Amino acid sequence: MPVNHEDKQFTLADVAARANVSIKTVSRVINNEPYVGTATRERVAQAIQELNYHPNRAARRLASKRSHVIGMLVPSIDYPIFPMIILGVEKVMHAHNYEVLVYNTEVAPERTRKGLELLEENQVDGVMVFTVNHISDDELQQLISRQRSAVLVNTVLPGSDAGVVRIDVVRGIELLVQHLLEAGKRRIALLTYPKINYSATERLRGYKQAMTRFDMPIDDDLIIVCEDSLDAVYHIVQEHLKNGSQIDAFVCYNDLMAATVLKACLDLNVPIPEQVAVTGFDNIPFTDLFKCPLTTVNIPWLEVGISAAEMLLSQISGEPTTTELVFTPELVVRESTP
Amino acid sequence: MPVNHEDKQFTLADVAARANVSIKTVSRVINNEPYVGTATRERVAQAIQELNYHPNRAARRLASKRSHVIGMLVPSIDYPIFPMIILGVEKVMHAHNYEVLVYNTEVAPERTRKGLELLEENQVDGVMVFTVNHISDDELQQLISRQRSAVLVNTVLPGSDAGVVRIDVVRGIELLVQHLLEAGKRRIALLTYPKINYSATERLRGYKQAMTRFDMPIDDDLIIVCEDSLDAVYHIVQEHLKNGSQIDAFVCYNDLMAATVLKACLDLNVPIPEQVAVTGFDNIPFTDLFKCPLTTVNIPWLEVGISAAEMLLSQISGEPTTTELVFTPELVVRESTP
DNA sequence: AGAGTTTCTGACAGCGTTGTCAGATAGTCT
DNA sequence: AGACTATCTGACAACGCTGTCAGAAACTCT
Repeated sequence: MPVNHEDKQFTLADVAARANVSIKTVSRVINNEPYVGTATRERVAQAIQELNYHPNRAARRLASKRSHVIGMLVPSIDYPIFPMIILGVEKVMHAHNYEVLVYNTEVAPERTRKGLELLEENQVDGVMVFTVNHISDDELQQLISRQRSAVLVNTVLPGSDAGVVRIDVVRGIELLVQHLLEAGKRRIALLTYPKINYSATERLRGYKQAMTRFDMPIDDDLIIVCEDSLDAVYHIVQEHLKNGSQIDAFVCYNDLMAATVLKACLDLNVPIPEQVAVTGFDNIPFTDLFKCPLTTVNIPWLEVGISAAEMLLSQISGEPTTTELVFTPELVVRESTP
Repeated sequence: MPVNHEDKQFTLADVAARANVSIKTVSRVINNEPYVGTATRERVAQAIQELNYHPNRAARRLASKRSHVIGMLVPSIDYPIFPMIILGVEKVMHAHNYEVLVYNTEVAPERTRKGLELLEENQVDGVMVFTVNHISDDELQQLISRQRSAVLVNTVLPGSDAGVVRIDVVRGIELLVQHLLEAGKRRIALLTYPKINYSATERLRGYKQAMTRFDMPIDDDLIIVCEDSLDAVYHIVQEHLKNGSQIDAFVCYNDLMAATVLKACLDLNVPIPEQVAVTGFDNIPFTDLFKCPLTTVNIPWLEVGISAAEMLLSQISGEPTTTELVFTPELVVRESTP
């Protein structure tokens, strides 16, 4: 049973009638436009108060072509970095009287397409798109180009005029590999997912680059591409451990994967970090409280959200704007590495 | 710089012209209404395809008075249970062609008011409101009554016709206290926040009820109300430990607080669970991986979201509906208790 | 005082849909 | 055949706002 039936929504006309002015004058007051006498303005303001009038956004959108809404396409809201980023974005957007519509794609390409379509139908003034999977550059470009403005986070799209905010993933992985090498580890494995996106390719690139720089051979057996499920991660790690593999360090795709690797090791009583070291990526909350506190890289996610939001806002307002912003990860050493 | 300027948004009129029918017929096809000949229907469908037409939601909302959007007012998106609930809600809503607008209140009452106002301006078909702080029942009732329909989660509002989905917090705390008593703990403290809401009052009620049931005295010194900040939690716990308090168990407000308590204990080398036991509430991810895996109660958050969404949908469609749904927590014993 | 300028106000036409109603066409029954 | 009903289609008025433009009032300048 609906809650409300009683007090109808008042309209500009109602307010206008009560204040004895035209609807346009009321509209002026509401939008803080000039050219309204102070007396009139006050009379209108009071009428608005008395009726507890709220503008109808749908009508506004229809008439003005601007929605004052931006959309965010996030791959998985249940991975903690996204709530942090959302927090940053909301902070900026709400301060500028914008609303934020969040779409969760669950990393599925068809959900990405659907999400962008829905955002388009909502006439959002701009979109923020995070790491996208299994969508070609061409298609992404085409999807993006239908939007009024766009900022990509952790995705690069050559030749697009969309803004980009990204993490220097290569540098992050380098930091971790270097740290492991300095700690004496020699058989360092990269554990990653078969995703076709910036995050995955850059991790691989960072790994290879670091190994090369430090004169280590690149052994393909040490590049482990694991099905995108934590169960799979758990099993693949245990298999390697049981089969007496020589791996002495796992550089993981992210902290969530690293947590699972930790679990797999601890369940087999493999001493960490002595026999096997483990590193994560992202520095999500609680990793410091783990049974074996996780060595990882930190990224200021809140600031990432804030910057992306500001970039999007200046795109929307047509200001000239930096088109690329790069955040550099920072090594956080804890007990999962020597 | 905006991305898009090129291809304009097509309208019903464009499609109608191309298919040689009236706009109303196109509208019928789009909304799957009857009374359109199969031949016409096909011609229209093709025109829609060719133009890649997308309906304008603002116009639709304005004309139909239904937005097909629901709003969620969550207190803090960065606490992991909320992403889980959102996931459940989105799942149901997207399946029914509804969109979900999420507002983050940061537990501030003025943000709650602002959020509901914004949702109202967006003509949402319904709202889902989570634990609200420092807003009187009367005001909440008034805020809610302006919405077309509403479901409250973990908030009770006597006399309201809004639906309610809630957790049996009292039972949850009872389970924890009982478990601690059976494990031999005698000086069991309740550590809670000075919030004025369902979550806080029910925790207190559960604690008192359990203590009474098991013939334990209720010592006011054991009811510790701590300022709402993790720093404050950390310090208050360490003070108690250093001052040689007799507390041998902390029943915490939630898992996040419990994690902080664990940290405070471990940093002082207080043996857990031997000297002090710690329990949480919510069973958020990773608590099982903690240095000292957390005893807590589990609640099926995804299902909570799903149920709340279904309840809201049936309210919106005017079906008769259950007005209250209660989820019972389930004890999860780990190593932070004996 | 008259002309020009600035400030204020309102009529009215969209914006792109849906809802109402009436008209046209085809099918069925006596 | 005539009267119904069922099926299909379209004109046109909302919906509640903003944008455009024109007119009235007040102020400034010569």
